[in-house]
Amino acid sequence: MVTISDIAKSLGITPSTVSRALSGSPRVKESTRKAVEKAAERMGYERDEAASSLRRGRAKVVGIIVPRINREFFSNVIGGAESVLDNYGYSAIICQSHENTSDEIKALKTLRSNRVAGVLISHAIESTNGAHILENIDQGTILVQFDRVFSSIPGPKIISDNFRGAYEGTRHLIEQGYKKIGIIAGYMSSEAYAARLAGYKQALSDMGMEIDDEIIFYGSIVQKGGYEAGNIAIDKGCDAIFSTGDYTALGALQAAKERGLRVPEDFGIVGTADERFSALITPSLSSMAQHPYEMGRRAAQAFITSLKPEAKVGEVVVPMDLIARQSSTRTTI
Amino acid sequence: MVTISDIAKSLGITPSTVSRALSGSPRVKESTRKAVEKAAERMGYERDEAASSLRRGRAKVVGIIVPRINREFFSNVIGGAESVLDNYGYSAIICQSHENTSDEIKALKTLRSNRVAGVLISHAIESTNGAHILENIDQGTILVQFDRVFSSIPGPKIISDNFRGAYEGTRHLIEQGYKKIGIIAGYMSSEAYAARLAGYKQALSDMGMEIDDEIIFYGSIVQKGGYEAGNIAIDKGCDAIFSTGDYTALGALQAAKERGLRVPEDFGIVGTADERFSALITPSLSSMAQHPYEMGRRAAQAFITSLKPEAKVGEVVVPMDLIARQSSTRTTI
DNA sequence: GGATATTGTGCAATCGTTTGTATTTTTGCG
DNA sequence: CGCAAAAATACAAACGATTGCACAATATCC
Repeated sequence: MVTISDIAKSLGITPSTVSRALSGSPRVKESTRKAVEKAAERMGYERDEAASSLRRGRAKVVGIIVPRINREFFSNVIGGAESVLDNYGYSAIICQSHENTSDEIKALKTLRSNRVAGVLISHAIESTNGAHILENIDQGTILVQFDRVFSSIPGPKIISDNFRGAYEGTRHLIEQGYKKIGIIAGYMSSEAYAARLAGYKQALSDMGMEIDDEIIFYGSIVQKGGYEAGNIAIDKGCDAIFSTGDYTALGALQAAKERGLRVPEDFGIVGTADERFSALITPSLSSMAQHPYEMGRRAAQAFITSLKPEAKVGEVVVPMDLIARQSSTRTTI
Repeated sequence: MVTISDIAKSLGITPSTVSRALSGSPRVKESTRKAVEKAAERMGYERDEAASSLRRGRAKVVGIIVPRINREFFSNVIGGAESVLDNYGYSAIICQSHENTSDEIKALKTLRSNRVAGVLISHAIESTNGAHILENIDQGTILVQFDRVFSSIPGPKIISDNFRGAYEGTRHLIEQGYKKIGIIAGYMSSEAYAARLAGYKQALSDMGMEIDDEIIFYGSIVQKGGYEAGNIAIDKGCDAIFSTGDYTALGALQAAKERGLRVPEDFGIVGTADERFSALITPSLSSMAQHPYEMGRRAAQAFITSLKPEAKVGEVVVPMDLIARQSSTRTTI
């Protein structure tokens, strides 16, 4: 492995100058910088990140903590984040919380041990507040929250426009003529889900419709939960459902089909997140698209920006767009 | 940040003993080890990975290079690998090649710069041989290949039983009574795809059917390519297609539907990889399931095993299972 | 032209952990 | 009890890059 000392020797200068030249310090002459760069190139020099991290106290690495990596949404966020981090010479260590707080803490400890410069996190659904986050991250580390955030934790937050998204999705159902619209709402400990429920309610009341607590389904955010909620919704006389997730929407769709309801004629469905399968199933599922790749880019960008102590990023809101497909589009009515 | 020196001081011993105690060296007395562990716990010690990496010349990190992280298959491999690495105190740095060689090289350089202990890689489709891999990885780094491997590169390889899988998938179609079965074969520069084509051919010839080069479709492994291949296959009189990927199978399904063919009655389809959407679309898509999570676990396990210089892992073959769904199941014939 | 800025380099310490070798302590045994 | 062997610990030198401070070289000004 070639080191800066090797380069220094070959040029008859000292390691300090080489280091400064390579890191673009204004304290070296243009000509020496060129010479150093050429020598580094020629000799195949690659910075030893471990040594660099040790000396600087920070690694050129950011940790990304997500509930699960194999979720379309999160893997795209990661992809987006990496595309930005790459340009700035940062690597990413990916950690999964598997939706539970203890794994989240474990991940934070690993990252702290690695002296990461920043952490991008979307909270585990089990975490109801951010206390454990603040305890397990040290002062200098930049914390960026995305998607599932706690407003009690300061710092940049990249979120979807959950309120607006749910509002639009619900309004769309109303405009399609559905009369009794339930919602699969998720967990209220999550601000994202709470905002969606609020948007749903606002849409109903703006359009002069009644809000009925009986057809608000809290809890499970997986397909099975959606299936159960869908069945109850149908029992209660709903003719449509807005769901805060596509898996739950899929469950509701399954319930509707089993009960012999035609979708969208008899029963309308709009989900959230625009999972890959949503466009592919029959009937295709309408969904409020988030923009995970873009959110990842924004999160990484927020980290980069925050590296300068003066510049502070606040909340970045990424829009949600209605992708109207078959499950909610009554062509003739 | 508390260091081993702090612990040493508080116990009236030296850092070297603390280091050895914490790393489980047999050279420290049981009682001191206990004392050190307790002090470390009490003082909230966490090893500085950067310092450790620098001194040892190796980081407790493995790099995972995949074409794309947002592919169901790869994100599950990563999940599996992490589940194992975690138990051994290793972290993972994830890199994407975006299917091209230059990004693959870039990733290798980043990883080398980070002195990773190992690299788990599934090659970019653009890479037709492993020369650039060997050039950009240093001697001591353990290289484990999975899924898309080059047999020219020595070391552990975790692969699906591609030959057998394609063989079974094809045989299934034959047994369902399809008479002219095409194949969407992918790129022959990939050994995985080549093996699948071979399995397909073997199945045909074992079952006394003719192999027709006209209905072997090379190239594109995305939906559009499948769509085009599907159309040509139909033109050529095929009544079924075996596809080496689910996205291409989806394209073929789309083509069949557009041409007014009923699936599976008039046209049978079996894909490969069992993507999430495959079970959800209509008709549901039969597919040769790989076991990505398991492959990830095996790859990580191979790395761990290879840490001991004596133990060498060779080739690990993970079976592929036929998931027969609607697209290939003629209930009445 | 000489004193003072300005710019470019060198010196040397440091980050925290690991590990080969030296030294001390303990143990076992005649 | 004394001595050798074994066990436990201490010492000190790395690993490679960074950076505050000192110093040298050059430019600038009156």
